[in-house]
Amino acid sequence: MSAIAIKYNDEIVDLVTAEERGIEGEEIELDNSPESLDVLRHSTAHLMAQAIKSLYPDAEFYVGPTVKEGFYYDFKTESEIGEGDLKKIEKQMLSFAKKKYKIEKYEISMDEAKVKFADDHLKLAVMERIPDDIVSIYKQGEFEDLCRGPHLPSIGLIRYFKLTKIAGAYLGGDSKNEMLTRIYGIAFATKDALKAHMDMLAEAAKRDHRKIGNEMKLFTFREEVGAGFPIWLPAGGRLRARLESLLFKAHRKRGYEPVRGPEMLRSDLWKTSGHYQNYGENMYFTKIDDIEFGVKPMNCVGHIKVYEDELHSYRDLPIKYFEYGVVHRHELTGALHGLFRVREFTQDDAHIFCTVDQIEEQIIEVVDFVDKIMSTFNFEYKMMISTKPEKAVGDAEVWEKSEAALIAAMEAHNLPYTIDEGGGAFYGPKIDIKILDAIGREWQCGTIQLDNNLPARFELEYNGEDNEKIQPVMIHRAILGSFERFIGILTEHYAGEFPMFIAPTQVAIVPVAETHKEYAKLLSDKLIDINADSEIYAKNDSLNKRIRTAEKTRVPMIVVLGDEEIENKTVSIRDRRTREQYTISEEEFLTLIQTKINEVNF
RNA sequence: GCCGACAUAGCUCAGUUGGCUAGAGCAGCUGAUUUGUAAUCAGCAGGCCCGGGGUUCAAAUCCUCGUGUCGGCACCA
Repeated sequence: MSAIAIKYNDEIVDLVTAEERGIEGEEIELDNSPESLDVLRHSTAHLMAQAIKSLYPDAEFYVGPTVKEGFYYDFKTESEIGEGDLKKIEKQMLSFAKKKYKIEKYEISMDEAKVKFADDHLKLAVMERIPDDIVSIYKQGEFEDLCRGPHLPSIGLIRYFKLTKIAGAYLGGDSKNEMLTRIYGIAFATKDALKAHMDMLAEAAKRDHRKIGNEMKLFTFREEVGAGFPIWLPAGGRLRARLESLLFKAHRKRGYEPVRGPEMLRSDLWKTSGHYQNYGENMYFTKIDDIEFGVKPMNCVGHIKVYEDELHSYRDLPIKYFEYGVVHRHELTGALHGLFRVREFTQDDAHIFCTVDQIEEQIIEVVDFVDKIMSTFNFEYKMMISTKPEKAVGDAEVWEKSEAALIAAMEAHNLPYTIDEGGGAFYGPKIDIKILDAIGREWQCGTIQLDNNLPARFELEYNGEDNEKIQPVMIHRAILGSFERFIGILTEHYAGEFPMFIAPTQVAIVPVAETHKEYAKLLSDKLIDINADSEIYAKNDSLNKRIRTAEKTRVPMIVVLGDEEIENKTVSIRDRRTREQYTISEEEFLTLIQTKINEVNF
């Protein structure tokens, strides 16, 4: 196989450019390496543009870069293009690829380029952003495009690709601008790699929590209830209750006190906190007796009111309040997505009030808490420090100090992190925890936010050693983020095959015949005594059918009870997780279930 | 919010260019059967075809305005 590009001083340079510049370097072949795929996908984007231009001659093109999941091209045409047209475009791409046009390159001045693309207002917009005087043009057959490359030597090399979705996208990523059509695609060097990718997408679709949530009857949404308001069904309710109770204990062990603030508070308080000014458009308000109330979008204000209920001494700090706080945020309709983005959700929220000196240890303690929970669910995770955003309250100095404190805590404990400039909350910088699920997707869940602003705005204080009034630091933190989102992620992570300790039902009991029902009930009661939920499948169906029905609920364990079991005081187990079948004594069985339920080390 | 697609029974889906009483499988109910590890058989019931408005002799089907869902964009305290 011959080279498609070279690597010159860490730069990927295509063959035409290398020849033009008279340089040599390590050869890059057409394979599935990241460098190679990047070139391939970029050229595939051009091939797609070529096909679109031939099918829709009025099309104007903006940019067509490669992204993590392939490539896209943004363009505009008067014709209506829908999902059904993707096949047509693919076909056209293949027919161009068969012609094996060489991809040629030449350079012209910016002024010449502006004349050349004078009738394409999108290309002109692209050129506005390029500072250079000379630009390069890539040409394949009749099609020419302004581009910096690198590209394949020929479009004949493009064989294994697929157009995946069509969508709208704002010009330049700015919602003030016009909207263009965007088509996404993916390309690989080999057929197998393309197939593996498509299989992976199918696997992700199978794990979709909305699909599994419906199948397992965990939760639902209803049009008449309103968009973004989840309804928890019994199975989901049981799962959630288990998670809540495990987490409750974990908080108590770490010295958190359960508290609870009201669902709505007077608007004046949201003005003090700054939420009214910064996020008012996303809050729900109501007016009663001429007093305006805002439904809480966060729990901090309630916890501040708890703090204010008594005077505090430096000896009391840190003070940690936690609450499974229900919050409402009016998300834009287009942002709603299953349990991942909803308008009402419950945060595992806590606020730590501490002294400046305690910041580091408190942050480390929370990070450790996060680690315990994430490892229990077999999640790997990354941490990211987010700094001051555009919309922010408080002065620059406070911000700098807070950001420095977060970085210092991470550095002091050699914890790896990255920085997200401008990603902080409006009242303080934060550490975000991003978890990686079973199929390698990233999710943002927990967050640790350092806040000097709300304590100042609410004039919080404690008495210091010399009886002076000192302002405490407030740390906002959530580990799961919200129960909704986290359960959605868990569902996809486990593909609905939840571990025993959070599964909606621990055991399905299938009595062989009518006469065994009584024993099944006795066993079910014993399971309740060890905090395990079970369900008896005693309907008038065949044994096979009932086992099938039980399997379809994804219950971790099925036990079959018949004459043999009753006689020997045993249970016949069908373990869905290990796919094994075996018989053990009833006593051993109960111990086994108990062990599996306690397999948690929060 | 923006671009595009979609909405038929509890669930998953059929339903031709507008034209008979809107169909199927699963789930549900009633019987028969009493089962040893992934679907026993038969019968019954189940629908304001998302909601308003309109076009038409005639609308699940066409138009329009909502609502909701999906794919992205933008947003995410």
